[in-house]
Amino acid sequence: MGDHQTDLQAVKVYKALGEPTRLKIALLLSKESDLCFTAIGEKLDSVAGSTLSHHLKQLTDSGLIDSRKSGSYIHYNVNREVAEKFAPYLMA
Amino acid sequence: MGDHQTDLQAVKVYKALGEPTRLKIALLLSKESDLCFTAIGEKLDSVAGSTLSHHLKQLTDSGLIDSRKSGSYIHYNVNREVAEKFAPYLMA
DNA sequence: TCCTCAGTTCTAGAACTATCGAAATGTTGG
DNA sequence: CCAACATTTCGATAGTTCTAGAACTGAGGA
Repeated sequence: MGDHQTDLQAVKVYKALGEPTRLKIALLLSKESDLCFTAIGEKLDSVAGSTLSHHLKQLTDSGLIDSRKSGSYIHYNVNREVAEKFAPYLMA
Repeated sequence: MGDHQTDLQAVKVYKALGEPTRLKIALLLSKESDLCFTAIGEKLDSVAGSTLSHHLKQLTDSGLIDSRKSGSYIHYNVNREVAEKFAPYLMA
């Protein structure tokens, strides 16, 4: 079996991707860089801000998505290294 | 965005892998072929048969794991095509 | 300072999931 | 046919997750 720590991250990444809204967010970010919170929300069908925040937290906690604060916005991006390792499907 | 049907399968596969016991089962099967129900159960730490059955169903429903009946046993294997597509990490 | 906008946290209900034990189903060997 | 074994289904329960709204924090602009 692989490294235990790595398997723990794999579970987190896969759990994050195993929900339709979050997979959609990850796919959006794989195609367009640096989207911010509001921009992501606008591309989804009616998701409350609190719900979006919750989803983005799971994605960033898993390491699959990075966030970067710039002014009063937070920009999100797929972490390519993590994506390539666990779910290159995202980058296809 | 990719094909919608494909994204639906992606969610299923990732949801299946986003649970520690099921990831472990998938990793076991990626290293040893044709394990049957009982053999898998023995390699896990105390999981009731009914629970194992439930996990295997999710893995097979996603398409990630194939099952083949032989006599009174059911043998399980990773579907390499699906694994390569969505989670090549399993085969690493 | 005050207002607005971006994003988070809290709370809570509804829906879903993991888990087990017991009962059921199906298959093989005697 | 019967006993034994492999696997599934059922029913219940504890815990988790999704979701939203309301309240909150923090930054920037007027």
